[in-house]
Amino acid sequence: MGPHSPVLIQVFTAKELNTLKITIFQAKFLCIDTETTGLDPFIDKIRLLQIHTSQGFTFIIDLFKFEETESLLSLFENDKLLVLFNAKFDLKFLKANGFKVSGPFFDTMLAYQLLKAGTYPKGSLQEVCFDLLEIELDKDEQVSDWSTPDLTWSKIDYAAKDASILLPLYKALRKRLIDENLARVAQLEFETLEPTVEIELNGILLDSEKLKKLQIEAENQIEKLKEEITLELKAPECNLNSPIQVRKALNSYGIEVKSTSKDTIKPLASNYPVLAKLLKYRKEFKLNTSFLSALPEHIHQKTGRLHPDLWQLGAVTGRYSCSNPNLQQIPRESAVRECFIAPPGKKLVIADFSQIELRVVAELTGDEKMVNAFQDGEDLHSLTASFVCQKDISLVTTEERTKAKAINFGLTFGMSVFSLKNYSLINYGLEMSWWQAWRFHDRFFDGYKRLKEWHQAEKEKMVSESFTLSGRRRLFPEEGWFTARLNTPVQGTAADIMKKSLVILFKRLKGSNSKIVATVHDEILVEVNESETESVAKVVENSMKKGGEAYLKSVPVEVDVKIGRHWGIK
DNA sequence: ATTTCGAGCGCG
DNA sequence: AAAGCGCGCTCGAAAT
Repeated sequence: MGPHSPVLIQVFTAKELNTLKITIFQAKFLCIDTETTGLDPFIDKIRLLQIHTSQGFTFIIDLFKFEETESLLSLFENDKLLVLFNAKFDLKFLKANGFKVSGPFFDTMLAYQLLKAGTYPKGSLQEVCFDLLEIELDKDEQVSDWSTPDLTWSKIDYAAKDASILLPLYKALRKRLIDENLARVAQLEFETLEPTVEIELNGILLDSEKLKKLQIEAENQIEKLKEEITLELKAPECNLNSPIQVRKALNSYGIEVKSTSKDTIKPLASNYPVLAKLLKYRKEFKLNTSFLSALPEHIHQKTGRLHPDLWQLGAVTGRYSCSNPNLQQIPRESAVRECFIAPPGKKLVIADFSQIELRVVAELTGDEKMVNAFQDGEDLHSLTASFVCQKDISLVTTEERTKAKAINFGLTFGMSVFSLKNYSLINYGLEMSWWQAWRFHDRFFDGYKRLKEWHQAEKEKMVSESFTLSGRRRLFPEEGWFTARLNTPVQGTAADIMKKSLVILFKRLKGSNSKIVATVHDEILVEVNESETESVAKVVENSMKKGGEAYLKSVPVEVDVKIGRHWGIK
């Protein structure tokens, strides 16, 4: 037994439960962990609930033995700080089982990821404990069978340790977050936990029949294209999904290409119909394998809905990542998005920020022209067009605006003149000389003076870190990384804004029938009772504006709101 | 036989 | 003067 040998109390009786309640009442904070029989909160069961209190007591409740679950549900219905590791996992199980858990939270995993953002791949509990406390943690029992009638002492001991280790971890992380000025962004992440958990539990409904029809259509088309292409190339055995085989076939056909990538093929497609067909084939194949036939596999057997995994700090910039399935890459073409629906009697409120990243750029750089344009409700792409075409904004044509829009983004984030030249050709068939590309580039930056200064400043920076407006930090492994340095605070601040918006919205919707069912970078989907759509739409819009205004002080925030039976609504 | 890797491509 | 950024999924090919 080490110096911290904790007092371990197994809760079996009403008397022991009472002791637990009194201890909780007197505690400053609680460290919590659960052991479950699996990973699915709708199917698997919580076996153990471990509570390590700030006084140093560890309580263990075997939920298979302790029958009066009802009396436990309000255990955390107080304002005690709850300390966890990967809180989302435990919170999903606790909420799915009726526990009232609303925080405040301190997630040691998120805290560690904030500290290490940009440097570390993941950070399991073992790694974090070793890194911060120099303690070797044994995790063998984690994947063992937690459904046996009686639990071995080894298991009990392991479970107790998992909870008690959170206490020194919390203290170490808390200090480092404060010392490294990351307490504010940590607070944001911790507040975002509950909305994130709810989104995962809510899930979203899929129209399987419609999806099936689309899938059959796609499969037919893929077959047809495959036949036509291999026939034309005189390569019946060629696997069109193999870049190597396709390249060989194209070469024998007389098209000399070094790569079969889209960027290589697209400029040649107008001369070779077979290349246009190949691009079409790839698009349909991707559509079918990645979405049409894959999505139904993720429908939950119990809820009948999709419950994608959201990772709060999945991206180094602070954005969410999403998987199983990745809702963030569902094709925009409405046919697919139309398959994401609201159940009978409900509708979807779909709200997205308008040009949020460019607004963040305006705020960060303080570029007068950009800020003024947004303040006056002017169109930024037309403004850009007016610079590069050297004409008054009122005289800019639709075509000029479209072209400006295409490159606004690229140049803002450090696209090279070389790429500008290529990009215009590939995506707009816009033949551009070196001289024209340079002139385009120069006029753009002459128009946006502070943007130019920002680029110069970032280019010269030797420091190995970058910050967003919430104080979120990304560490860079070395100097350089010019374009990443430009992008990170912008993408990251947009993520700050989204998370703040979710927190505000979640609070306002709490207790209502409306449910947040998805979020995609700058977009929020809410499932709402039909009769309440108009009022809830206002709440969503207002919450997102408030979220934006928390960080953008000189640039207005705009939100577009749509209401429909499905996600494909225009 | 099984795993890793890279190409390619969907999204914001 | 051959990198605009950030992801996850699927496939074939290479590596084990």
